[in-house]
Amino acid sequence: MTKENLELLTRGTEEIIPEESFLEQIKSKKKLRVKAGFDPTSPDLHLGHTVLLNKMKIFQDLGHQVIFLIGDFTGLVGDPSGVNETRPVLTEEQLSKNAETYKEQVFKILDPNKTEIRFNSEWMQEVHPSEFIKMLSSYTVARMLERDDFSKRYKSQLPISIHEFLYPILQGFDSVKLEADIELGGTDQKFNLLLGREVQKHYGQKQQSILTVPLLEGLDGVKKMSKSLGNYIALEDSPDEMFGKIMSISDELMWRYFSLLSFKTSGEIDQFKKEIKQGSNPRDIKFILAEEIVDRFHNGKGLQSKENFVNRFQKGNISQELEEIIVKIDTEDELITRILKDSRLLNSTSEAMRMIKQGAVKVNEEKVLDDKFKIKRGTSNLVQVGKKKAAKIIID
RNA sequence: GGAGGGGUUGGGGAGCGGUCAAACCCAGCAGACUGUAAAUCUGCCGCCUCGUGCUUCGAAGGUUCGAAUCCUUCCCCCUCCA
Repeated sequence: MTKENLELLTRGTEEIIPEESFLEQIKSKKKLRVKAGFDPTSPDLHLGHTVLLNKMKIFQDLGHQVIFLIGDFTGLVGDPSGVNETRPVLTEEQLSKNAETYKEQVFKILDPNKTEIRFNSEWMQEVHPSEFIKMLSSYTVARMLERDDFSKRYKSQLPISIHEFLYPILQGFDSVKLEADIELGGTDQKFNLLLGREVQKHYGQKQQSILTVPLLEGLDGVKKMSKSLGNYIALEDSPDEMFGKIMSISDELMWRYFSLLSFKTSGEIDQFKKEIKQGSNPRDIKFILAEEIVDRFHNGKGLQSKENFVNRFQKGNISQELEEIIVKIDTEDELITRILKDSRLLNSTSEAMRMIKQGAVKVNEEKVLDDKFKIKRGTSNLVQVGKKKAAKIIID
């Protein structure tokens, strides 16, 4: 283990507990079992997840065994971390579908041949009730209530379901079954990860070290990136969409993204900061970030997306590579309001009416102000709504 | 088991027989401005065949010329006491 490699592993981490045993493990040159769990509650992975995935990748590249654990069983329980209310329980059907989607996406980062993918239903389904009781006896109610989320809810007399107490213990049991040496997770997982150590101890197993990574803030720059808050950039987002979303973050947040998502060295990042101080436009620095990230998830499409972005927003032009939407009509021509709805550019005719009233709709570069405006069948039209939505609509 | 409180348009939260498609805040969207954004200002923010149109206020019935508002039953949630 070289010094550089150790730096690679620890860079950008929030906490390593306990540090000594982690260092020992790394020095032992043993192939470590590195676990990270994912709740298949939302089907899309987003950039927030990649902070952790990147870290997993580093372990993987250094020859350790990375285990991508899909918590399909614990998903039925619902992680209470960071929420102030009981989470809705998902159906098994939803869970398995989400799990599949997850699988496809993680290999954008991890090496499929070197990754062990596991589902915790594999062993959880089989647990005998007596075994289950033994598992639960590894921790106490009092200690469970020490946990921030719970104690807050308890004090303010909000409900805590019994099953929520189970979640961290079950997660710990996963570590037992997988014989994890190290578990990775976001800072919000700290309690759960630590509890894993207790459960392992209870089972007479060597305790895992834990390593937490910071949570990435979402587009708003305040709350953590999450699907349910809608402030996320999904790995499945189209290149242009991804580029646009990154460009929409505040200048402040850009630095956070640089440090957590970019592979630029800290020296390079400092250089960027210097350039801005000397008068460079922050926007141009943000281009670099956006381009790098789009490149990573969409094989080299970064530059193209940048050009589209510049064309669209700076020059007011629309890129040539527009989505083509075919709208079928029965008559010789059709109302623009109906076309906007049928093309799914907008959700309803009412919304279309509003947009027209507000002067947001353009057809072939011409602003449309008449809601009775019609488009002829057999034509291909550039239709724009606001600055962000545009498509080539073919009327057939 | 007992006593009370409550379910309103994406979220929060008013309304408590007509003036309610429903105050207000947040989020969102559009326009202006700009360095993409943010901030700010303006407007929008259920649906449609855009009209003194249609469907909404947990669900189903009922009272009434008229109900989110009153009554009945049901479903769900919360608090306190046990």
